Amino acid sequence: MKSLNDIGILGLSNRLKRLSEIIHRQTDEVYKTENINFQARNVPLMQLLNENESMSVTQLAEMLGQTHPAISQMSKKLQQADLLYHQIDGGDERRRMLSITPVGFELMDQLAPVLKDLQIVLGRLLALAGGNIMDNVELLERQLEQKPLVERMSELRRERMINSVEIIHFEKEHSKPFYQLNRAWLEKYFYVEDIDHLVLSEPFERIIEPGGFILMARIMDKIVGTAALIAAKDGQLELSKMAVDPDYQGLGIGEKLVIAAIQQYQAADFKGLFLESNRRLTPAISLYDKVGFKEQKSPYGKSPYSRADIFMVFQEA
Amino acid sequence: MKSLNDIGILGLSNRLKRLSEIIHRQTDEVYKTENINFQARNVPLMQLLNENESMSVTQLAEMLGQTHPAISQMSKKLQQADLLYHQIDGGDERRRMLSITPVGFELMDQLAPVLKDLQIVLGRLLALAGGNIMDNVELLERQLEQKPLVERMSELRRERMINSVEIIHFEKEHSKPFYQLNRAWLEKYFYVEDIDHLVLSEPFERIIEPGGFILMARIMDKIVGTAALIAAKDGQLELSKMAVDPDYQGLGIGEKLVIAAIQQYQAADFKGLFLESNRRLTPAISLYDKVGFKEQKSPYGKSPYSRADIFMVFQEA
DNA sequence: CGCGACAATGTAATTACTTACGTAAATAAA
DNA sequence: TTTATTTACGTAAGTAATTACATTGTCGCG
Repeated sequence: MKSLNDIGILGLSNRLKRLSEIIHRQTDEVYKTENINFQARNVPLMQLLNENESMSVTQLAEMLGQTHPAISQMSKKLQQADLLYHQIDGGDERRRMLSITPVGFELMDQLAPVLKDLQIVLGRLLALAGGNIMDNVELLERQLEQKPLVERMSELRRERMINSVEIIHFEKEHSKPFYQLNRAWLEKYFYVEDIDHLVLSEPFERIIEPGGFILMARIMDKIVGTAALIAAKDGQLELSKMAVDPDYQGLGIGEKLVIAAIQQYQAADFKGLFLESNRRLTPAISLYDKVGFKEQKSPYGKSPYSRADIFMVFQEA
Repeated sequence: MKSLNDIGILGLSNRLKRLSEIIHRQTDEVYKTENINFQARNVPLMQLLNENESMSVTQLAEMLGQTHPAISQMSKKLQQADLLYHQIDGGDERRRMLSITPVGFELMDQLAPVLKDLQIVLGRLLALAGGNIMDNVELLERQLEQKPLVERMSELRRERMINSVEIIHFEKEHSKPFYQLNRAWLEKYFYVEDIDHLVLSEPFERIIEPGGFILMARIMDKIVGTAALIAAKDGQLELSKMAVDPDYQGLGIGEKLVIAAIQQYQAADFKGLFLESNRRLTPAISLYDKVGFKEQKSPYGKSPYSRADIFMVFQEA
């Protein structure tokens, strides 16, 4: 048989089932050689009832980690074999409280030493195997219940995307995505003003030629975000034209763009960095705050953009 | 849900199956979100065929650790879905060599990145769990295949029996088992001589009173073996009346008796220890040899027992 | 070269679960 | 108090495996 490591983790599931079946078959075999007419799969149920006197179907199902029909069917057979009986619960007439019959107790007594020995034998085997299969199985169950594979997969993708975000400088061929991303952003939150259209349609002429910068965020050849640094009066730079593709929001692309912009500002020879935004855009404002922009009264008076209602200045840490 | 450690190892099997089902269900879910119409349980088969081009049903069954009908039924469905096709093997017309169709390869290509990601996600989970579930599962499978539980159980019993063998001194109530064990032994290998009957029916008078000893092997209140030290001429002791219940042979009871007899001899004040036996009884002879008895020419001449054809003397190590 | 043992498959029946669904009791809400 | 929702359970149907058995081909041996 091929090794599990060769088949890959994906074969694990099949092999777990197989191992389960091997153990079942072999313990059944053990009971048979002891002349005990009983099946391994019923043991945990009987043990629980042996400890707890009487339990309902759903209680048992929950404790054993099986569905209630499974317990229902099992208990039906065990009742036919006269090993269990049930009574309707006085307080709740839906519940069938299952208990062990005298015959059942007799069987359990007969079984007890065998179970004890099996426990020892299997315990030794597990110790040989490193000791923690049980813990591992349990941990896996719990982890998968807590956060299913689908979710873990999308987390992996997200992580991979975040890692593959590149911040690059504007090139001629970025004109179209630059326009589209910013226009979409404006239309979503405000409306496109005349000055927007002017700047957005001629980014090179309006931003870069006057001494500014444009940064683009790229994920695998796809442009997913923009930021611009526009040269303003008095050797100041204005951070503006921040836009991220809605499909790629929540990946921290905005933050990467702002940080890259700040680095660009620091590398170049300017006296200050500011931005104008709108208080409604709380996630953006808190991002700006986080990276070092603090609110101030605008020294320029009213902004040319009617949507601007907050003025922030970058303060070196 | 109850913890596996509470349910005991016997619940392991049920829980392994459950874990297997959880993983299956969740990987199926992943494929579904990727719009891939495929079931997790078929993946290992497809992967094997992807690597190996074409394989027969039994080859696949053997490699995947499943029965051939399982593969047969699986492949039937996969052929209906146009993912596999088969050709009769040229050399052996019984064999159906299975291969992947173009449609199947397309699916595998589509699946490849998802599988890779799943591998990563599951790999992380397993690392979290301690890292060696796969090894553990494999080790358990192998161990159980090599030596099934039934066998391990009887080994445990045997071990326990060996540990519970007690060597005690003869008491009045041991007269009957002493007689029966020795008589059965004689009848099995030789025949009962007159002198045997005399000594066996009056052990106290014939062995202990003249200054000898009788040791009994007891397992949980059951007498299962005997050995006697009979005072002989010249301050010599003779080891004799060695018998072990056939139901308890192979547990090293004979060895325990001999060793206890030697210790008894050393503790008392005698000048030598010898025995007479028969060369046919090779296991006994080799045991005597092992504990320090070496063959010598008998100084007494012919033994009163007609069965005796070897004389051995104990030599201090 | 036939002939018995063995091997490669398929099919049927069985099994131990599952999901889906229905019913009745209990509980919460209006 | 009526009504809607939830809970406990059973039954039916489906599924993925298994064992048991049948069929056909291969191979070694007298």
